[in-house]
Amino acid sequence: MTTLGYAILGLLSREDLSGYDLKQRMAGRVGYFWSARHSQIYPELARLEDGGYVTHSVVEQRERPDKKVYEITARGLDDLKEWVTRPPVPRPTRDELTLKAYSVWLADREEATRLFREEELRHEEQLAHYEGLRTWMEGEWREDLTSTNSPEFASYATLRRGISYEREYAGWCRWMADSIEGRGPTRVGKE
Amino acid sequence: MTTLGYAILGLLSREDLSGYDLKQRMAGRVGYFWSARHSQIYPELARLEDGGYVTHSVVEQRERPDKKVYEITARGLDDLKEWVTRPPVPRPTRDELTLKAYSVWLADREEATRLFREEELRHEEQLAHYEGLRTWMEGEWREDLTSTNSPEFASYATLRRGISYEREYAGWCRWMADSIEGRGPTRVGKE
DNA sequence: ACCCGCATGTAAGTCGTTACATGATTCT
DNA sequence: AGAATCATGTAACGACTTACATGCGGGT
Repeated sequence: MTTLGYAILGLLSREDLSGYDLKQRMAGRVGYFWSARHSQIYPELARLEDGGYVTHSVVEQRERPDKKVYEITARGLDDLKEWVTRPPVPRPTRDELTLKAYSVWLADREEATRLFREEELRHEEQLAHYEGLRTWMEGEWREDLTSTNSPEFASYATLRRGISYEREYAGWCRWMADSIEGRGPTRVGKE
Repeated sequence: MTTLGYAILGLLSREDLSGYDLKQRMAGRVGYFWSARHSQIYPELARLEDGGYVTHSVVEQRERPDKKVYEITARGLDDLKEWVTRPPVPRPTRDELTLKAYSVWLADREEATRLFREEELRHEEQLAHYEGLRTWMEGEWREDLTSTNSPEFASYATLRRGISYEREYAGWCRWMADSIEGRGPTRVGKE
């Protein structure tokens, strides 16, 4: 079973979905740190059905094309549960911007500053978006977030990761831009 | 030109290296956020030479097999410089552990706690290793780190990214483990 | 008439991993 | 004699991206 397979099962464990629905949820990286195109999703759904992890039923719609709605099976759910707590094999982190930083000593000062300022902005925007979601969740789901065995908690947990990831990234970009610009890094909090 | 090509050029811009040397430097993720196996490096070197970005000379060694030592060309250096400040196309972040968090509501409490504790430890160990390097660099390279156009600064910059990345990741894992365990997250600093 | 959203697929190509393959020299 | 390090490659496979392909219905 591939990681994509588990990503799909993770979504289907919450609600029944069509391939198209899955595509929508995996387009943005909101909610979970994985993504896939429809060209990868459809064949994977076929494989999951082959293995008995999901089943589908055709739903006829008026004024819309028919769709195949997938449902997770008991076997799929068992496999998913087992996978959740299995330690992931550590995979090498690849980050092109950090790789660029490794050769930044060759670059033009101004152009390099611009690059890291732009990236800082990108991550701060993403952060602001996530913070908005967080506020909403903490208000709307106050009850659900008290128990860690609710899907709401799990969604909140991945969002927390998104927030700390973006904050960290934006902070590093700011430090880079400040350093290259020559102002000396602006200190915000400790490190 | 692939990102791996630029990773190789980035190393060759600092010193002449053989394919084997490159393999060593790209094995661990220390110093830069990219990695590759030798099976990918050798063909890439051939392509780079084909494109005129590098040249090689055979160095005969006593008591060791001969080796091909690669050198970056003027053209290779120009291309590398241009690439450094070109904004990277944003690629989707894939993180299996965060994906697991999305389905953690299905998991056994104890097993899930153990998973995130273990991962917290992994990242804290990596962090400690990086912090050691940082102390060494700040002592040894005090002079060089004042100018951002030194390779030492660039190495230091990627190390800073490594440090903040690992700290962020470890912190999130701790929050996860604490939350699932039921103690309620331990507050360390703000956030 | 044309584009957009819904809906589902296949094909070709790239990037990366694992495995296969060889050969020299040094250390135990 | 066998394992470990140095040194360089190729082959097979899997994951992911981009492009190709089709068709309905609704809005402009």
